[in-house]
Amino acid sequence: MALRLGRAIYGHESVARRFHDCNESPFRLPLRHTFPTCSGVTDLSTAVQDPPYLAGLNAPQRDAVLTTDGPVLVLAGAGTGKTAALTARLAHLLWTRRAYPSEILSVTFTNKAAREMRERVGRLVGDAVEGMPWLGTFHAIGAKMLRRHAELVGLQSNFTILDTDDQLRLLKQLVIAADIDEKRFPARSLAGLIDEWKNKGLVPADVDAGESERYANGRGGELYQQYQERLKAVNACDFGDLLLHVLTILKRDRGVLEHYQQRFRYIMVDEYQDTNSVQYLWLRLLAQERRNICCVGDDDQSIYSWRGAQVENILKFEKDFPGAKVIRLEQNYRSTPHILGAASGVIANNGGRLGKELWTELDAGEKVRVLGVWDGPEEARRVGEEIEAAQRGGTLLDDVAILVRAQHQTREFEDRFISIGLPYRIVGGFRFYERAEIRDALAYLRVVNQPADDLAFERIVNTPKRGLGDKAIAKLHQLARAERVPLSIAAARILDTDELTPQARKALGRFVGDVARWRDMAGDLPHPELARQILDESGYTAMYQAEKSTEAAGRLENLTELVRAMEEYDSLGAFLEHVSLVMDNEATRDDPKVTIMTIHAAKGLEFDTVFLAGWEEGLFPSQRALDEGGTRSLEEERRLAYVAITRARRRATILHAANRRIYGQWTSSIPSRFVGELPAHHIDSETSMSGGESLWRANWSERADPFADVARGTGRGPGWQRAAGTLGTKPGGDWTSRTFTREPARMVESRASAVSLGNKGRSDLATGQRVFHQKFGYGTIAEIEGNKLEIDFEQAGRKRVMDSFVTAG
DNA sequence: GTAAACCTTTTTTTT
DNA sequence: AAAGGTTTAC
Repeated sequence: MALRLGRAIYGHESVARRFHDCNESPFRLPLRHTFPTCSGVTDLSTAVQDPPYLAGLNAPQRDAVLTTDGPVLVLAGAGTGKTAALTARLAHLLWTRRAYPSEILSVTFTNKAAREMRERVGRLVGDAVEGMPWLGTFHAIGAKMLRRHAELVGLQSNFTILDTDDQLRLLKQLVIAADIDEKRFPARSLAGLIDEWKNKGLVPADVDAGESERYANGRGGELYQQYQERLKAVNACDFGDLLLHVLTILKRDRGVLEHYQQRFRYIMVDEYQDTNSVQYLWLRLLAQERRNICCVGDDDQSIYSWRGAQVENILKFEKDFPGAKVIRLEQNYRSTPHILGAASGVIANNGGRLGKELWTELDAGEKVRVLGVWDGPEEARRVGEEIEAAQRGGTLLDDVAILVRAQHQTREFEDRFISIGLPYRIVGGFRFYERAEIRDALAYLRVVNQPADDLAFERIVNTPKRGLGDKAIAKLHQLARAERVPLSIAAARILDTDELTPQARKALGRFVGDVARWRDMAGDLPHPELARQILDESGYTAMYQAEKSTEAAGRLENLTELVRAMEEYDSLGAFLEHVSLVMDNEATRDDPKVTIMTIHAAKGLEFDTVFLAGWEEGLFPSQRALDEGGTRSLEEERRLAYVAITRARRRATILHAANRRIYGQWTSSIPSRFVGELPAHHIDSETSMSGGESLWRANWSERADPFADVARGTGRGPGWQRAAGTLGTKPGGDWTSRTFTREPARMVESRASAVSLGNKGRSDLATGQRVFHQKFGYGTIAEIEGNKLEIDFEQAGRKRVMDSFVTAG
């Protein structure tokens, strides 16, 4: 069907191509309204002949698709067929020739969403989708616009897009140059601040004294200014600039603004609840003229406020665009009533919602299971067992996901799944392009591609080791700054001086010569071949070849993979653009695997069977949210819980562990408050510890605020000290052993404090005591500092060891 | 200039 | 516990 539709519109592929390429098509107007049944009618449910893209849509969805003109806000709850409606709408605009593919601006937040949209539209309209240059993430579209108008903000169009790593290195240099104590005012926090400003749409001049005060006693604004100047000097910009620069251009240059206002006949925005201020301002400018803007979102799924997202944007849409039509999608096609009920029960605890009633026609299905386990490893073990059982029952691994709050939780599962041989895939986390070897290789390419890229130059000038150390680099910097030229130019010039030691000069000379040669080669060599040669001639590959570890072998493999990935792009520039924006090596879909990922990464996805791990106070909701953001961020955590539950189609299992290792310390924790918010009739509770209904629940109901007492989930605060104090600890320190899990006798003891046991301390140790250590043998305790011991070993001398590694001897 | 030892910090979440 | 940064030893 897809093919036929594509042909029907464009007749021939080459014709379609021509359309995409021309900026202003002369045919536009006469071609419109070719399908009178579709225009101006808002409800086609009774129409005799539906266009194919309307098949299977419900009434509000159709409404969303067919209301093409004027501002539209679609409030789409989880699993209500939002993407289906959005893609159908796109297809409709194309089908009825209201716009050419190149005249529709369609923005998403994640690359994943953009990719999916492209695929689904492709299925509906065929090849026409290839002519949709303006379908992508905010950042990708921003980059595209910025490359066209770079000179308006003092950049060249081949500017480099810096990632957070480069950004931080640059800032660090500035902070040090400004003689600011980096210990007291970390560059990291400056980076965060600048990011925040950029998300708000503030250029350095907009940063007032009060804002500026937030870093280094009021020097924040000054450093922001310097940072922007540095970026310009190295012809680079960061993520925030992709949007902020474009906004600046649109505000400053009427011609450019009008061009885009004319060009984008229709604008569609996915996940509108996650737009931040720059994005909002940007959209509003572009949509102002034609007002054909359709935003789709769900205030209950707003989970990016830490990135500057303003849920308010969705709440004030009607004010921004008077006369806006609001459409609600409330029929859920994804989850069973129990899952939906559980999710609704949790989210109902939030205030200030727009409010939606989700309903479904599906059968009740299984209740949501709540599983209490002893500790992290047991959690992973249980999930592994459950998955294997489900597998025997016919569930495919691709239909199973484990969702976690924070990236580090994935490790526990990874360890377990490796040992039982369960195939898994971790989404996000250490991404391909973030690996050191890949970043090094890319730095080489960047230096060749863009001579002004000082950050890339610095990264590789002494990698592999060429004997160019701090001193040589400092001299280089000095010269570069004095002559106001990029490092690569300064490098060539410094060779004519006697600034450097003869050795250094020789090494640098070779490097400079190499780079020059590579730049020459760039013209006539296909870029993957160029990359191969660079890696070879620079000695980079040799560096890892010399190292005979399995790790090095893996790195070499990654480099090969990198070169292979390059083949799919037309030019080196296109490839580098892809890398900086996508940071994702297209998922190699192969064997079925369980997916492990963060809840954030799971937004917009769905799975048959979902495990939600680590629902404990301090972990989820996260400690940081509890400490810093007040109600606001607690509610965001709750929305996160809502998103998590609603990923499940048929089966959802929520887990919480009584003990977990945090920063290498065993810490006990209580179940998340969100567990308590799950409506009882939608869940089945079970605990692997003795006593059926878990202890916390009994204890909880007796108190007004069960959390008031539990200082911090992390076990550092007075809460655990108090608990540990009243409780005492077990000699031998086997609190964490697995056999302990089902042993009732000790559970009684834990009931005494019920809420928090704290980490195990050692009451059996004292200074002067003789102890035994596995590795160091016998020794005498010289000092005790928390759980760390200073011990004079008879053989090994004085060492600091953790108390858990010694036994009284 | 480099490598090894030692200390400190870290854990949200993403483009 | 692990990674990162810093100091120290060669």
